[in-house]
Amino acid sequence: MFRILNKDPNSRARTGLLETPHGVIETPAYTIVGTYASIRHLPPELIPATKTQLIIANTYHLWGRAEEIAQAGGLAKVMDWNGPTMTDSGGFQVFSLGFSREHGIGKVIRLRSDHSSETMANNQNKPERNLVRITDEGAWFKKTPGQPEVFLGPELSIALQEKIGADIIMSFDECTSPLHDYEYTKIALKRTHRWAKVCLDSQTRSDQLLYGIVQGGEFQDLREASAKYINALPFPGFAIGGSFSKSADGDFNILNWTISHLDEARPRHFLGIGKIEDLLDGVLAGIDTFDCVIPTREARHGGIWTKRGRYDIHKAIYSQSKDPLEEDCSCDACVSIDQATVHTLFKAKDTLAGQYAIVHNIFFFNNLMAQIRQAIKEQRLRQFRNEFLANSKKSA
RNA sequence: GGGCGGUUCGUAUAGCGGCAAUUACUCGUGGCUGUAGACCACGCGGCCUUUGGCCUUCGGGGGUUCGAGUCCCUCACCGCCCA
Repeated sequence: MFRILNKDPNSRARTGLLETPHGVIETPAYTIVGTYASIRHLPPELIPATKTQLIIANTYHLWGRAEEIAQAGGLAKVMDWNGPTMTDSGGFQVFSLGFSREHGIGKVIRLRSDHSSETMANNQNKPERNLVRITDEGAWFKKTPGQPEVFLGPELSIALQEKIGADIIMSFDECTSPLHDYEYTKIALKRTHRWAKVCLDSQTRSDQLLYGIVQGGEFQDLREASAKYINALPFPGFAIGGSFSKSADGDFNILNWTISHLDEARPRHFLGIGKIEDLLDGVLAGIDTFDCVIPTREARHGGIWTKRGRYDIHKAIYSQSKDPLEEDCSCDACVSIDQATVHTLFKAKDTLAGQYAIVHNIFFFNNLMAQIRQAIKEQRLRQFRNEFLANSKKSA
């Protein structure tokens, strides 16, 4: 199911083929997020031209539709996409609707170059109500105001994911952040590990790849222990999760601590990452697949990603521009429409605006991954990384 | 000719004696990393030693008042109605 094709002698980067019942994925690959079994603002017929290889949906959000999706033939069918799919377990919502919300902390925390521990509490997000209660068995969600809590744990998550029927599924985990202390992180990790086993034991289908998730916060010993533990279980693939920091020089310490302990022959997914630099660094560290809301969410918000940087198409300077969203881009949006038109559609709050932006952004990220694959084949990934970043930082 | 109504930040508005003055849009600047949102935050008269201070503003001119965007007189322009 996973075959490594090329290895970069100067890093852990590799190219490979990941086989699924719905098709083969060339790795490293980007996973496009379609939480509710649809990529927001993107009609299914426009997906193929975006070079998308894999789409991830979410168990938590599809909770109430799992049976219906099963009856209809599974996620890929329901999405009218019929390519490879993945589901997240709902584990991240334990964090995003809980601790993350309460403390206004996000997925990636930037550290300052002087190490002066930037503000993990530098969130401008005001604290909001924690909607999650965690127990050793799973998580209770206050899903609907005024309604009783609902329970999601490892057994149910797997049962739901089997109904939803994606090709790759995730074990149910508890995501912790750098704001959690060692003691709590250790307790949460223990839980995640136990849940990982429960997930394996709960699995009844043999045609889905269940990935085990590595946690451990920002504590090296916990991360290492987690990688070893998960590696020892018969998962066909791995995912690395958590809310964590990234140093000013671009290092994800958690990757350096964990990947060497993960079986080389099995695919590794980096959950919820990322931006251009993160992808390049992630691949160098040995990651095979990524997923992130950045291309789609920012597109809806007017953020256009290009090889020269990101810009906001809302700005008035684009109101008359006859240029495409990105010069020399061959995506469906860039060959058919100019910046002024997309700008105007955004100002008019026409959802078509988001559609053009999404087509472009998804194509951009998928295309970047294709270039990364090529660079690995040609053994010039590090050089490609440095050049690409130098160009993208010039100006936008 | 007569009678009303109006003239406030780019636009549209609020304001009925203590106001550098409401709201919306525009505009500007940030942000968004396993989707709790096609979103969020901040700024938008000028200057400064900026959790504050000073100056100049509400069509023009004059007046009343400690104090006027707010009240009075007058001029200009716009709108509606009656001749």
